[in-house]
Amino acid sequence: MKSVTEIPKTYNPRDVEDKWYSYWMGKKFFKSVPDEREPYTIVIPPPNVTGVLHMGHMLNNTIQDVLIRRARMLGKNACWVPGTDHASIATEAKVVAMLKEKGIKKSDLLREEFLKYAWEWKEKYGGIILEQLKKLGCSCDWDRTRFTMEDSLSEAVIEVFVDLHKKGYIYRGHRMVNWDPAGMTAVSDEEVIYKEVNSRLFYVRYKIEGNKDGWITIATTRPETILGDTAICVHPEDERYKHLKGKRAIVPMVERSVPIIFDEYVDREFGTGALKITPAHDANDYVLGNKHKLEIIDVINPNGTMSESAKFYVGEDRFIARKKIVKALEESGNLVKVEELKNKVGYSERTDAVIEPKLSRQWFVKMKDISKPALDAVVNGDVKLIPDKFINTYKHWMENVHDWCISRQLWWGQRIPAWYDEKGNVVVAKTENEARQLFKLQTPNSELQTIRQDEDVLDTWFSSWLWPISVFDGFKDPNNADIKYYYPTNDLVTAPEILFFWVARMIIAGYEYKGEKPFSNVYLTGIVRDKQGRKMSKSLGNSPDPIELMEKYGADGVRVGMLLCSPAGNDLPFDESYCEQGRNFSNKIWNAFRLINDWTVLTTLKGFKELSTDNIYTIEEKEKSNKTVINWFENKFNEQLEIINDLYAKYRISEALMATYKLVWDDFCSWYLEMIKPPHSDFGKLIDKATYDATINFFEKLLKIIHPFMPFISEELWHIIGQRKEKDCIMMAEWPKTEKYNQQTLNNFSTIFEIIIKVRTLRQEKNISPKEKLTLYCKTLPEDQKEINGNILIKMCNLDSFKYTDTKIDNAISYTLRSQDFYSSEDNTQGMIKIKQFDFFIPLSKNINAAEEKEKLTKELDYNKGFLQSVQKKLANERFVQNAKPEILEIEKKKQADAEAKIKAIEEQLASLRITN
RNA sequence: GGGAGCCUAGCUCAGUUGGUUCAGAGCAUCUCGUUUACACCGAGAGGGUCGGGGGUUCGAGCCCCUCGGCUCCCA
Repeated sequence: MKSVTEIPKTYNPRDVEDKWYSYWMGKKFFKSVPDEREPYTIVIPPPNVTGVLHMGHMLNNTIQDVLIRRARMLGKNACWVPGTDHASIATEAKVVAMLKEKGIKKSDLLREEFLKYAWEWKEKYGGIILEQLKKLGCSCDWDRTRFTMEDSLSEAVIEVFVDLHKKGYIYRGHRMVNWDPAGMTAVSDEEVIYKEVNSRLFYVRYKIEGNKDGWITIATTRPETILGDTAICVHPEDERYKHLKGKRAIVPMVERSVPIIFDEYVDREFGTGALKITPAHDANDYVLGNKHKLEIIDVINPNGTMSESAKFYVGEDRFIARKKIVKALEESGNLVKVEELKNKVGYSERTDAVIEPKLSRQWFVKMKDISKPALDAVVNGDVKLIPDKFINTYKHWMENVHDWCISRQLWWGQRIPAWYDEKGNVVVAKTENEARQLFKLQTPNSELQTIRQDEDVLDTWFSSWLWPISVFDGFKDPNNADIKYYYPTNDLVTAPEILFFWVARMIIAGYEYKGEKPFSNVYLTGIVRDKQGRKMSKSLGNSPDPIELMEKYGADGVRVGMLLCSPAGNDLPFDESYCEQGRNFSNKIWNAFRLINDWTVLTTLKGFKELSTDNIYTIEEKEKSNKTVINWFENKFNEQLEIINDLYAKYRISEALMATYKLVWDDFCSWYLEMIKPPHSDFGKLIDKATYDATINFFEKLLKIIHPFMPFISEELWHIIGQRKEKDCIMMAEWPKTEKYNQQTLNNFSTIFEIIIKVRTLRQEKNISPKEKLTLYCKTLPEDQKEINGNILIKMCNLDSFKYTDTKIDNAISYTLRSQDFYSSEDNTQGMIKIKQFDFFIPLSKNINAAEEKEKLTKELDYNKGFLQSVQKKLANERFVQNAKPEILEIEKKKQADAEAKIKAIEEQLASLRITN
């Protein structure tokens, strides 16, 4: 070991982290191959290739690494599969932007050319995030890294599409998309920017069919869509329109007869309470159209001009057509009035064109039947959601599940395996050849014709829902050793925002393709927010750079910082100060090591007293009191280990961390080390071998339970405190076993700690220097005296001596302690409860302030009297005595006896004050 | 508009089927302390009508009703 002077006073993570990460990698510690051990498996939620590490990843992956590292130490075959997904929308946007900078337009490229650029981009940037995870210490089996668009995973996607189509789960249908007429493409909801604009609300009257003077007036902001109207809708309880039941109206200009329908969807307060319905050009109208089986007339071309079906202004831009229609309506007298209106209009993020809701043909997965096992699995607890408050949300979503639109009008992704012939007939097949054969089967006599593949690609989630199976090649090779061994996986750690997009669908795929759940537990993390509660995002620029954070506080410090503020499922307002706390904890551990490291072990106990400059106690006493302390910490450790294990079992990770933190900082550093710490002497800090060995043993055990949270510092210290063999690393060490602990021992020490704290408080209150030695007298029953370890009190309270007394000590500060021991009724025949009482006296060199003391005691007396009263009242209440459980009753009786004893003691103290003054 | 959830100390959160001295933890704050492993530290202390109101009960932070505030999901 190095001497303390050679070891820096503060822990320096930078020297340590990269060293150990490459050491672990070199020794292949992260690698997992199936064997006879129990597997413990996590598949990473694949970060998207466009991403760089953000705080959400930090949180998410820290939790996964904690779980996987602990599982490894518990002797399981731990396997954490890393990888990325191809994120079709985001990546395509990135690539388009990159090309634009080079002066290349996507529309000038062939699909294959574009994809070549996209793959180049992916190869260059797609792995950044995984490299960053290594900095964080993530112990993934990197040899297993997968990518959702690599060949074998893409094959799985196509296979599943074909299979689901065969089973009748996949169909083509219509869907309202956000159409960008300038870009001539559909854009996702995320790419639509809603702006508040000044519009006009036009009131237009429609003639009631078969009624010469009957009119109904509707209000619309988009008069050009009148040409596509296929109904008028009013609220069923609207008195104004009740007489129109079963009637029809005539759409102006096109003179089309349309039904007047009744639906509660209509807002009676808006406009006239009568709504025109254009299913082809409004998402809500489309829903109503479906519900009431209305005709759909598409009056706008993809480029934003009026279509043939509009009949009027064909080929003219929709906004020009709007002006002309308004004029025509005005001239025909059908425009009743015009109002100014502020409303929100969607604009394309890319072209700033007004988004046109447009019906288009898309591919869908029928969800109702296929999702049934996935609903049941969560409801009956086969798949656990943590925290379980998400079960309700999940259930609600699954019970009202909508069909899943899986086609995307993009190039980056798996191209939909559907082929069309010249007549527009469609077949679904893995390859073009198979498609041709299918066409042949359909129409055996027809000539060989040109067929073309669907232009669209599949939703990225249609890849990632297969992730827990496909990463183990479960489609390509369903009986391979990996899938058999690792599936179903154990835990999934992800954000609640993708519970439906991803988690639910993985469960569905799991049951559909493996007949089994993909994982047993889903740990849902919170969303990392800034102090103002805003979600951290690149565009807001409110997120700290994780890499910089790790450089500042160490990966261990940041890991601890993330976990300190992250109870499951709750959002966490992140603040750097949490990382600071994590760093401070590293430093505390580091310095605990420095302390121990500086001790000199006495091989023989002989002469210990002579060598010591502190001659208060003899060698025998010192050894004896150390033994008690060692025994206490052993019990404390086992008590806390049990608690920590239990917290892990409940996935209360931040609480497990806090329990670990307090065990190390408070119990080990502040109590244990302070109690056994040897004094300075001319010959160094000398410690007996038994105490030293026990301390090293404790420290090693603590390092082990620290390791999942702080892998680097624990590994570093593991190697400094002992000579280790090449593969003897803490990350491969065994998690400490729980052993029985004695509650009595822990209680006895609680009493001792209470005494110590009382004396320290007294010094503070009375302004007595910590250096001034005091004498402490204790009045107690002789049989209880063995429970107080005088040597510990002498050391921890800085006493000149600790003495027992039979009588009160006058002119002394006094206080009373009752032991926490609780004697159950079995211990004594009458149901009486024994109170252990200790009275302490500390004579002071200066006179005590009687008045001050009296006031304090009186206050305490009043409190206790009040408390006693409330307890007595409870016990006098017959209904309480009758209804309360026996345990509760007994506790109340104990409280009563306790309070009575305390009151008596305080009264005695007050009396003695009166005598001495 | 439909659904879900939240409100406990300055901040972030625990608080198990209602019952121990139950109102807690960490951080922050305040006081004292440094030749002593660590000032990235030690010791001690203060701090809350459990969002407001009402109800059920012997007993409510916990159950019910109501009002207020916040958040998320779906439309």
